[in-house]
Amino acid sequence: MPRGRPRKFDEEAALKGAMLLFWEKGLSATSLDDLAQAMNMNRPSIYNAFGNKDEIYRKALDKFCGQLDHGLETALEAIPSLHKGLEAFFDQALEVYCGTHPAMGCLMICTAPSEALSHPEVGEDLRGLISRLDNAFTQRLRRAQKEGEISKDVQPELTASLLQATLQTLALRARAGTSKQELKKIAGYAVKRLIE
Amino acid sequence: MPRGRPRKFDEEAALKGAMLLFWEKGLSATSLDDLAQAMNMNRPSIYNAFGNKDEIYRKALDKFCGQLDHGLETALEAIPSLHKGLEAFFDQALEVYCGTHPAMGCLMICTAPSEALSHPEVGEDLRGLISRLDNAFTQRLRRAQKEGEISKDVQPELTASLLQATLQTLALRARAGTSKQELKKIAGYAVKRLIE
DNA sequence: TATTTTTTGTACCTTATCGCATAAAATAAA
DNA sequence: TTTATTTTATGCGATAAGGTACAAAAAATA
Repeated sequence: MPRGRPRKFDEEAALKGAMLLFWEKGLSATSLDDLAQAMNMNRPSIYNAFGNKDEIYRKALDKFCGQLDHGLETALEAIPSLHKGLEAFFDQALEVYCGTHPAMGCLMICTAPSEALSHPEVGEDLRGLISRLDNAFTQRLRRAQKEGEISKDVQPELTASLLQATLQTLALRARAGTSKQELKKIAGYAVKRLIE
Repeated sequence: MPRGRPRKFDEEAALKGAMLLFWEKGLSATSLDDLAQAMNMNRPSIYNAFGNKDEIYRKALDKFCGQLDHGLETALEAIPSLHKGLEAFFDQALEVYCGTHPAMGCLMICTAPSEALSHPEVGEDLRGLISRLDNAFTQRLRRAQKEGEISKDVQPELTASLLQATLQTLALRARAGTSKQELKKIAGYAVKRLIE
């Protein structure tokens, strides 16, 4: 147990509040005052606990991506059938993308690209997520091929790219207001056509 | 010829400068001072000629989308073969997405989503582009089906969504630094797999 | 109880930002 | 030449932003 004055805030909850705000408004449009309110902290405490605005944003990105990574583990890896695994993964993603009112899509895909050029570290974060997803899809496709679930004609790397393209369009369209049912149809058709 | 003092700036060039700056930094991270420099105008003249920052941004979006619409006409509609037409369309898009250093992807897809919730008109612009592309792809696929170029098993609306997903991933990945050759492979594979 | 350690919260500083008021400048028409 | 019209360009003013100094507060330890 630490020595000094106890913290008034819950670090996890504060970061979640920051994440929600960045998710809605992006990095540049969010002020520290907004953040202070959303995190239930005052600015100096924020700075002391989490660093400056960019650092908080990147921590929020990290927290958000944890959800996606969790989906990769529990759905894509753990489910024996590739087909079912992909559908479960997209379902999980849609729960997140369409889980707020209004729907906000993906924090990374919908807010990081506009900052990626001005903030190289954010660009790195974006690249990191993209390549992790590409790799996860590719590995899973290779396994399915080895197990004979899908044709040898499927090219794992390129198919992985298109599966990620599907995930990205779900994220973007969710934020643009497309309904979850509509998006589910797109995801289902993608799985059907790309996995054959 | 108008009565008063002649304009110092070229309206078309000024808007192009604004577009480039918004393309790099997004709406919120761009200041009017940055814009004034990029447009070679002073702030009051900007305000007088183009309105406030949001309005300039939307005019830039509009100008940018004109390029995409042009690609739809010249490549997708004008080329007899759907397969070749799609490849030409994606090629044209990649020239734009990868045409700067560093590559900046698509102004709409990479910068509008983060503003879409705070600026409803921007959300409308985003929805507008998405549905125009969906419609254009769908119509073209229907025609190809009628002409017997592609199978009746292809579902035009859903395939259109996935073609647009491909375009979106090209935009996002270009901005994240993926090379044009790499992206060309993805586009080619998408056409091959989705059109069959 | 006294000391040490950590967080809090007020207040502040510097800089940036948006939008506009205003006068000078430059041209066409009267 | 005079008047009307339009743009330019300086610069104002109010506000918002990011970041930090500093003293008070709250707890553990000696």
